[in-house]
Amino acid sequence: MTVTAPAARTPRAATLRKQEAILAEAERQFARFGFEGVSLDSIATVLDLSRQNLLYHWPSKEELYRAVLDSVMGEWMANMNAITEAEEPKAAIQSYVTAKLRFSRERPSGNAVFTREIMAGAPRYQDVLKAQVMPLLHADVERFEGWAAEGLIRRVDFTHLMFLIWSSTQAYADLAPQFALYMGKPRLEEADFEAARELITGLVWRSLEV
Amino acid sequence: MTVTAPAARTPRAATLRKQEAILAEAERQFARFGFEGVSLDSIATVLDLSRQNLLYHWPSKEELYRAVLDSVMGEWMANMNAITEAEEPKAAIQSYVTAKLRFSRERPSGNAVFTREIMAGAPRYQDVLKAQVMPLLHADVERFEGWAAEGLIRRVDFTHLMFLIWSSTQAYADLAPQFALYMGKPRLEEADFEAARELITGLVWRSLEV
DNA sequence: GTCTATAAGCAGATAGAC
DNA sequence: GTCTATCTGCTTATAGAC
Repeated sequence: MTVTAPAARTPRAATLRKQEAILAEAERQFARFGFEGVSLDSIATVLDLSRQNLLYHWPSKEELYRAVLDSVMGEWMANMNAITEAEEPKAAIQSYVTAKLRFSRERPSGNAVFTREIMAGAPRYQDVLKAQVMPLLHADVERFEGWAAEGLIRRVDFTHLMFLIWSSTQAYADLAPQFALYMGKPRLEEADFEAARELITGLVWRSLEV
Repeated sequence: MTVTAPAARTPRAATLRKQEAILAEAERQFARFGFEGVSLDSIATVLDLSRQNLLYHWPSKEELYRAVLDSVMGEWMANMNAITEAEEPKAAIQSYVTAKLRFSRERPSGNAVFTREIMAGAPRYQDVLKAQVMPLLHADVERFEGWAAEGLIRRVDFTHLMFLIWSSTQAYADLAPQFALYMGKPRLEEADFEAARELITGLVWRSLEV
C-alpha cells in the first residue's frame, strides 16, 4: 500500500468544480439544441477546454448527456412530493404548482432538456421515466381519488388534471422566450411567475371546489 | 414564344406530390430531432431519394425547414379565429380548445416543429411569430376583456389564461408519447383527446363563470 | 430532373507523449 | 490530467454529365 495521491478515486475539489461547470454548460446547450444538435466542441469552447478533455471526464457524449439528465432528475424528484405529503387538497395544489413554477424559474434549462428528450420519444431515458416518474403520477392521482371519495373535492379526470398542471407550469420554462416576446419584454420577471401561480392555482382549485 | 413545356414555372402534378412528400417527411423528422438533429440524407433515404435531389427542390436545408414551418403556420392560423369570431365566451372557449386539440391530434409533428423552434429561441422564425401570432393573441385577450367589462365573465389575467390553454392543449401533441406511457398504452386514442377536451373546457369555463 | 463526383468541413472517439 | 495527432465517418453544398 502506497500513500500516493488517489486522484482517480477521490477527485479533488477543483476537479469536481470543473465537472459541475461542464454539466452546467452541457445542460444549457442540450436544452436549446437537443442531443444531436450539440457538439462536444461547442461545449468545450465556451469553457476554454478541448473536446478531448471532456472525454476524459466522461467516456462518451451520451454518458455526459445522461449525467445531465440524472442531475436534473435528482433535483426535480426532490421537489415533487408536495401532493402526497399534503394534509388537504387546497394546500396540495398550491404547494405543487408553486414548486413546479419555482423549478421552471430556477432551472429552465434542466426542464427543457427533459422536454426535448421526451419529444424525441425518450430514446435515452425512457427506463428512468417509467421507473421513477410514473409511480409518482399514480400516487398523486390516487391521493386525489381519496379526497374525492371523502367528499373534499369534486371528481374530475385526475390524470388529465395532472397533465394540465405539468404542461401549464413547465411552459414557463420551455416557452418562456415566446411568452416574453408576446408580452413585449426581454425576459419573464418575478411578477410574471407570480401572476402565473395565481392564475393556475385559482383555476385548478375552482374546478375542484365542491 | 414557344409552346415548350414550362416545367420550371408550372411544375407538374407529380412534382408537387413529390415536394409534398418531402415536406411531410421533413416535418416528421424535424419534429423529433430539431433542425440540427436532422440530415438531408436521413430525409431522402426514407423517400428513396438522394440528398442532391432534395437540394434541387429547395436551395438549402434551411429553406426546406422554413417551408415546413410555413406549411404548418398556414394551417394553424386558419384554425385560430375561434375566439374573435365567437358570439359569446362559453362557445369561444369550447371551439378554441376543440380546435387546438384537433390540431394536436391531426398534426402532432407540425406542432412539435414549432415547439422546438421556440425552445431554441426561434432563431429562424421569430419575425413571423411576432408579425402573425402576437396580434392574434392580443385580439383574443381584448375580446375577453370586453366580455369581462360586460359582466359576462369574471376578470382574470387573460394573457396567462391564453398561455395555459396553449400549453395544455399542445402538450397532447408534443408530450403525447409520455402521456401514453404513463397511461400504459402504446398511443393516445380518440377517447383520451375527448377526456382532455372535457377537462380543459370545464376547468377554464368554471374559472370564468360569474 | 436525376445522376456521379467531389469539395471542404465538422463530428465523436482513440492512441500515445508528457 | 492535459496535450497533439490521427482515424473514420458524416455533414451541406456545388459542378457537371446525361
